[in-house]
Amino acid sequence: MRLSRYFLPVLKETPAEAQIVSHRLMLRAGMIKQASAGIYSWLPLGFKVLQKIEQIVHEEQIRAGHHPMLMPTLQSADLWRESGRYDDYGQEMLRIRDRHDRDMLYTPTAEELITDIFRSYVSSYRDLPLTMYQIQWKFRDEIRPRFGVMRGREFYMKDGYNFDLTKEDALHAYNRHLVSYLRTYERMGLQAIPMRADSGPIGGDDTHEFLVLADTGESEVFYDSEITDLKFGDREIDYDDKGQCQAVLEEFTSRYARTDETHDEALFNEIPEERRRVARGIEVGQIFYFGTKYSEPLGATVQGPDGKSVPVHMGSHGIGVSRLLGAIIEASHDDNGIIWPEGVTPFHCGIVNLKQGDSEADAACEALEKALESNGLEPLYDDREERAGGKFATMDLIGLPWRITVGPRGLAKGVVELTSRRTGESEEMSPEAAVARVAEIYEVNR
RNA sequence: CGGGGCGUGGCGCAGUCUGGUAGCGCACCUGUUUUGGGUACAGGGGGUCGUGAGUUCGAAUCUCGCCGCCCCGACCA
Repeated sequence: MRLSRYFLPVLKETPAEAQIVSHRLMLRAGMIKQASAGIYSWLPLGFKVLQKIEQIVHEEQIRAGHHPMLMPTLQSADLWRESGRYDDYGQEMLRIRDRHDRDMLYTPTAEELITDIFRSYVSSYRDLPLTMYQIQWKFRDEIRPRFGVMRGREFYMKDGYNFDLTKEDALHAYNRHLVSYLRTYERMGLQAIPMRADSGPIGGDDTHEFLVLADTGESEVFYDSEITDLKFGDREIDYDDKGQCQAVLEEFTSRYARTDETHDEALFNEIPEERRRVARGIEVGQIFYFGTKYSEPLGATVQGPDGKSVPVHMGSHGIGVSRLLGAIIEASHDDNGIIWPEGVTPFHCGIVNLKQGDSEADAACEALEKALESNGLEPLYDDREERAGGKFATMDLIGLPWRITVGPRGLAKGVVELTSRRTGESEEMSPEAAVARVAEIYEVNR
């Protein structure tokens, strides 16, 4: 992509309304524009990252055996009356009336609708287990939206729902989600720690939240420092194997890690003092097992092997896709701007032409652009009539992890410069070597 | 919803107290210059000062209403 043809409205100054670093950087990097309180337009750069994150979530859900689908954002109030949540949910639910005076709502979550789909078509235990999910816009009419996309009213969320015959099967689904979430966050370059949490309006007995440690997090968290040493890594796992999933759950939840809602001071104090940590965290996902809370009132039953009808055991599972952009930036930035992890970067590599209009520099940049593209990579070539300083500042701000700098001085020696955004380290090498190196970096991260 | 604050070219702000017909920096356009970490100079375009009413010879400025936005708190992926 040529920057001169792209739409990248970067700002030198920070808009006054932005308080936290991720919000400031998203506005300055031209990723989002506020439309109204807690509601944002996603400009091309922001949308690109949103899609990258969405893609990783899809891949990991499908890997775990879950089926993607899509449900509407506007729903009839009827189902919600049936479950009892039309009254319970309160002011946070945006209620709308259509032209026929029917009560509608903008979905804050979709347990009712998915359960209705299930009960319409599934009547035998032979169709279980079943897990379906969607990535769809949600709306929760927060009293006070803030922090940009971290606490918007409209937000993009992956929500998944499992249906199982027994509690044991449903807990396996719970564990499977935990494993898939660990993989998902790690692919985005994040460490998200599962913590025992409170179930809130979704209800249920078992629930874990996934938290990314960050000073600007909204939750206070308490944990045993040993937990941050755990990595899921690239281990192979059979998602149908109950034992394997259970073992991962135990590994990642055996140490103390709780949010303030469920914090237990006495238990916490049993950890050796030097390992006790009190910090803040950003919630980027949550998994629930809630049994028959929705299947009973909504009549989602199957016939078991014995011919008797029983309500199915369910759970629901969410990942805050739009919030993740904020969380990643909070966890990965410096004074000059964003530092994207390779897994979610909007462009794989920046190309900075230090002397636009110089025929050799222009030609070298264009050749680099083509070579990177033919390796399946997306470069962003800054071909604007800008000074070098301005181009560097823009690249640093938007956070591409790798940058190739091309100028007449280097070209005279047959080299360009490859720079890591994260470390700032530069290395001179031939253009061909730079392309090969970048291709290799992304091959490993694929 | 309780408490606090703000609304003036695209962005950041001054001007409001003490009423006199709108200004600065950045960005943008033109030209010259410059070019390895936000170049310098010259010229230029762009604002019914959130909105409605009132006071006044005269309102960005004073009064009242409304709308929007932000911050702290309770609530939340």
